[in-house]
Amino acid sequence: MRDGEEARAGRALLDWYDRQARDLPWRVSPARRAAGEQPDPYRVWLSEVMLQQTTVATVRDYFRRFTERWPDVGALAAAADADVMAEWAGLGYYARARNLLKCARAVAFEHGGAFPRTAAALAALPGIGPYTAAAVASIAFDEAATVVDGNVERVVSRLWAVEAPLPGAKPELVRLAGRLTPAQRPGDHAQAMMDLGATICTPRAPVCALCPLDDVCAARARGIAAELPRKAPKPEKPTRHGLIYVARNARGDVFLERRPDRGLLGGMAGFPGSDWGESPSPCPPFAAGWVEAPSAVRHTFTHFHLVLRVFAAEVEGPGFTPRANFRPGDLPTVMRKVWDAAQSAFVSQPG
DNA sequence: TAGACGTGGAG
DNA sequence: TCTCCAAGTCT
Repeated sequence: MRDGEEARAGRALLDWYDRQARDLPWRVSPARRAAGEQPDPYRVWLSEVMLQQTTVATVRDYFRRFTERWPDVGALAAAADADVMAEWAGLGYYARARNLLKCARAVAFEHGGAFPRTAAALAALPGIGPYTAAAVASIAFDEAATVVDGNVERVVSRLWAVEAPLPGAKPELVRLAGRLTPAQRPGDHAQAMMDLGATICTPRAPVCALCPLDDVCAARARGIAAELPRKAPKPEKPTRHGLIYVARNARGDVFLERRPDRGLLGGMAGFPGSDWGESPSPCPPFAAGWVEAPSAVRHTFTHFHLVLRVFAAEVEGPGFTPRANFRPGDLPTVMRKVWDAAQSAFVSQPG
C-alpha cells in the first residue's frame, strides 16, 4: 500500500464488510448498526475474552451457554466461582475465566454496573489487554481505537509487505494499522479487518482473487502474500510425565480436588497426582487397590507434551464429590481424558 | 521480556 | 502423526 491510499482502502474494506459481514451471535450487523442499534458492551466483552486465541467455531456454544445462564454483567458478578470455571471447562486458558469473574465484579461493584467507555479505562480491568480494550471500545463505544489481533497483523503485514519477523515487527504493524483506522465506524472497520483475515487473507493460502484490497496490497503485487507475516521459530516442546489417581466409591462418588488458582489449569477441578516432570514418584492420595489403566493419557499443551499414567481404585473414604454433582464435562480436557482412561481400569476389577 | 498458559481443527 | 495456529494477557 502506498501513502495516500489508506482512505480509499478503508472505504473498500467497509463496502466489503457491508456485503459480507458474518452473522455472529455477539455481533450487530452493519444494517442494524446503521439503523441505530448499539451492541451490548457485556456481550462484546464476553465474546472478545472468549475469542482470545480461540476460534469462532469453538466459542459459539460457550457464548450461548454463558449468556443464557448469565445474561448481564451483574448476573455474572454474582455467580459462584466453581460454576463459572465449570462452564468454561474445555475452552482453555483458564486464567481467562478467573479474570472474567474479577472483571465482572469490578464492573458491577466499582463501576456501577457499566463498563468503562474508553480503551484506556477498559485496559485497567483484569483480563483486558491492548487488543480487547481496543475491540470493546471501538465496537461497543465507537472509539477510534486501533484493534490489532493476529488477523490484523497478517493483513497489515501483507498490505505493506512488512518482511521483518514477529514479534519484533509488532510495533511497526500497530503503527501501520493505525493509519488505516477510520474515525467513522471504527468498530465495523475492526471487525472487517478480522473477518478479512479469517476468511480471505488466511495464513496458508490467501484467496487474493476475492480480496477487496488486492489492488493496493504490496505482498500480492510481489507474490509473497502467503509468506507473510514472517515469524521467529518456536522452541521445541519437551515431554513431561506424571501419575494421576482416579478414585470412586461403591455409590459412584468421585474423588476430586480443586487445583490452585495459579498456574496450569488453575482454579479447575481435577484428579490428584504427581508433579509433571522427568520421572515422578508414585504418590497416591490414600491407600487403595490402585490398578493402572491399560493405556496412558497423552495430551499436548502450548509448551509441552504430557504423558500421564492413570491409576484407578474403588475405595470408601471421606471427601468424595457426590455422583450427582460430578459431570466429566466440568473438567478441563486433559482431566476428561484421564477420566475416560480410568473407566477401562474400573471395568476390569470387581464392582 | 520471554515464557507460561489449553484446546481443537486444518493441512 | 505432527506442526501450525485462532479475535492475547499476565508476570
